[in-house]
Amino acid sequence: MGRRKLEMKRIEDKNSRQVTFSKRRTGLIKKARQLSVLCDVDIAVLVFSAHGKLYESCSGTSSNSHCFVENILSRYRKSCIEAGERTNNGAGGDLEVLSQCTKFRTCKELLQMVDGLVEENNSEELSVTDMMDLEQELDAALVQTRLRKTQLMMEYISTIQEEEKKLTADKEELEKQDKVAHVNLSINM
Amino acid sequence: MGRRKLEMKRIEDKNSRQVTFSKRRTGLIKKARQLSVLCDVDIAVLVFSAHGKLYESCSGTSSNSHCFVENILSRYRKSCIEAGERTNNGAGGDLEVLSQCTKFRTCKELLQMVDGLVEENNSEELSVTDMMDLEQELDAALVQTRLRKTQLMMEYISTIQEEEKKLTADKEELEKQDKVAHVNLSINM
DNA sequence: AACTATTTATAAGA
DNA sequence: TTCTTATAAATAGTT
Repeated sequence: MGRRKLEMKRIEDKNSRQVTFSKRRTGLIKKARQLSVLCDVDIAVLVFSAHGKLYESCSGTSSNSHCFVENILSRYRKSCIEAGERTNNGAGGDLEVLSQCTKFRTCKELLQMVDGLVEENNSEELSVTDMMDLEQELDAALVQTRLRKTQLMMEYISTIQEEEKKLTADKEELEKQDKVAHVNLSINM
Repeated sequence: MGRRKLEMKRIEDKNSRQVTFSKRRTGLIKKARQLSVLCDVDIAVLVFSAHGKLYESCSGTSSNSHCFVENILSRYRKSCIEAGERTNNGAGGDLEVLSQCTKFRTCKELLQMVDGLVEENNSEELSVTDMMDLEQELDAALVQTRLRKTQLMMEYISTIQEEEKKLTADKEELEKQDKVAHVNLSINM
């Protein structure tokens, strides 16, 4: 937009790219705020620059943006779980990530992991550093759990699909026999 | 925009609001995609409608949007932790949420919670439902850990602020004494 | 969904 | 970086 129509591909000139990033990022956040106010909805916009990792969030005050985004994310997860229950859609996309999932295949292993982690700190109270470590471990465990869940769902889905295939085959077989019976019947008449 | 400049407040007419939501949501996602492509950055846009909970994500293909968003969120958390380490900014906004944090004040309690949860399932393999329950529990534990971390950080910050206050008072006291010494000196001359 | 009169956003240049 | 301006996009109200 502006003086010239811009081709929709990566801007190669580093300086131009930086300027455009700054301008458009501002515009995007502004648009998000407007949509949030006008339509009374909650929005989170997360932007990660290629090199560093800046982020921008939106909707709600800037002071509690962390809490707000966490809240949004919690709702995002719930809607993902619900969507997964309603349709089999999206399960396929996780395939490549599932290949990285090799740990925590059983309940016991998961327990041992958490157990070992917490045993390292025998003190009653944990320090900030401990909490941060625990946060990361729980985050990792959560990802593993989520991936295992997806894997199990996919297994169930393929089982169901096979059952369906068999049933269809059986049904067709029965229909064929039914036709033959009809033919036989007409001949006998 | 358009025929008339729109006041930046909630659109009261339900129908107009719905139409505007649809139009502007599409526009926002489009803008996000453009920014993502032009500047080679990763973006997630999450929109929750007031009544139901729709969401829109962006950047990357729609098939693995779940994975992509999880990845974005992981990076978001890391940047939050790092930002928290660099500055004390943002800690104040979490106050109201901290008041809800009453469980898991110690390491042992957290362990007992996870322990009890996993003991309920004695089987080696967990079912999808089990995994979903576990996911929610881990999610909750993660939130608690994060809140406790924030709380600890805030305690540290207030301790530091008090120390600083004392030091400033001491410094002022010393300067006062220094002045008096100077005055005494000049009189003696 | 389409159509436009307007308002916004923004690319390039200063 | 910030401002200016010509032009491209987005969109509010209408049909």
